[in-house]
Amino acid sequence: MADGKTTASARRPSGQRRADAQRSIDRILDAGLRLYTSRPGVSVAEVAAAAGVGRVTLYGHFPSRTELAKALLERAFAETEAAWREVDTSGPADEALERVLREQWHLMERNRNLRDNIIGDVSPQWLRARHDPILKRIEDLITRGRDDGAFRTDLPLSWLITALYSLVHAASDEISAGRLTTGQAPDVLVASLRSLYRP
Amino acid sequence: MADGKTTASARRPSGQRRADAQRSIDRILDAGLRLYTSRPGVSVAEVAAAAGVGRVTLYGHFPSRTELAKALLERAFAETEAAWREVDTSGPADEALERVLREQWHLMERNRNLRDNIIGDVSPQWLRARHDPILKRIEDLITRGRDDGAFRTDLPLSWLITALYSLVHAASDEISAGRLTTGQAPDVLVASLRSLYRP
DNA sequence: CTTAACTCGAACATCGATGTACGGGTTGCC
DNA sequence: GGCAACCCGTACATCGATGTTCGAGTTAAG
Repeated sequence: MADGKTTASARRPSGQRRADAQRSIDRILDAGLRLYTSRPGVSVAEVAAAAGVGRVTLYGHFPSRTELAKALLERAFAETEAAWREVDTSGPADEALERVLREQWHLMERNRNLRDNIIGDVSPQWLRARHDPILKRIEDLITRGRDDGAFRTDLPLSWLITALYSLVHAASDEISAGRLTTGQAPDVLVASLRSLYRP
Repeated sequence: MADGKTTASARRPSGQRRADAQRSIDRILDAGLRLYTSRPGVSVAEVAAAAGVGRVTLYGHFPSRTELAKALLERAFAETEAAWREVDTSGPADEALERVLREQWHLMERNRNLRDNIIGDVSPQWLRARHDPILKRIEDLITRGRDDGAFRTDLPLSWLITALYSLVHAASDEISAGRLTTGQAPDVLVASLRSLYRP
């Protein structure tokens, strides 16, 4: 409830978590990510089993299904934020956007699937609050490109962002369906967005 | 099981259905469409209530949740097929594609949402079998455009189709989110696809 | 008008998922 | 070595959804 930090799991008085407890948490989170990114409607029991952990143990760390989902998302968002900090967004906006796409498109793909399949397990408000800062970085980049004349201005800014996410998602699906390889995907994606964004 | 025709509902010996029964079926289908297109995870009880019909009555016509879902999809597919037959797909492929989009994009939007929210209620094989013929029409049109030089050939055909569906879906979401009006949507969509498909 | 089709609500059986409680065994940590 | 933290399986209570059954009332259609 009032943990201050992220989500759950009562620590011990020392303030530290024991090593085996941390290992369990990691395994649960890993298994949870694997399951949630592959399909919707995952049950807590399934996650526990896939993590090689008792169901009760899982509940010991994550008091409810919702808290587990939140922890999963929190971790993914942190990863994405970290990846953003490592990519060079200076220079012409179109080239910067291409760098962003190439460097972290697979990350976006994974998180997008996660986001889709986890909807309904967390409140929309919570999701929005955590997702908006990430969205904003892309928005800023595209806005800069429009001011510089690198990107078209005849379509709404919100549409350009949505189209980007939509195509990233689509590319991810195409890989799952075997109609696109991991190697082709970034090229196809970049070529498509170039055409779509050019004035 | 072996109905021969579509799904369920034992008719009377005369082979005809009574008028009030048909009315119930229609109301159930209407309510089901309304619910399923608005969100996933709809329950049979909800559909019955929204249709103003007893839950038992619903089960009398659709023996299971799956059969109801199939009937809903069947009806949507039939509508789409009918709409295809009424649009002129002759002439230059790019203009034909634009006509298709403008005339039935809202239909595609509705069916797309239905398709998304109903996944898991019918077997993937069944869905594929019914959806492929519709997909094929678009595929043929795009193929023709590529042969004529109207559409680009540097990206896989499957990707062009996926991108189209993806953007239609995205446009539908944007309307739900209030970031696009029903009036703007077709224009935005057509402009985007023109850019994306041009060689 | 008469019959068969249709509708309804209430009740029941089943199932799977969520979350909690108990009690006995391991294992990290000082 | 000893304590507390941690793990485990089992069992239990609850909840919501799915289908089915029963019996009685209503309504279309010949």
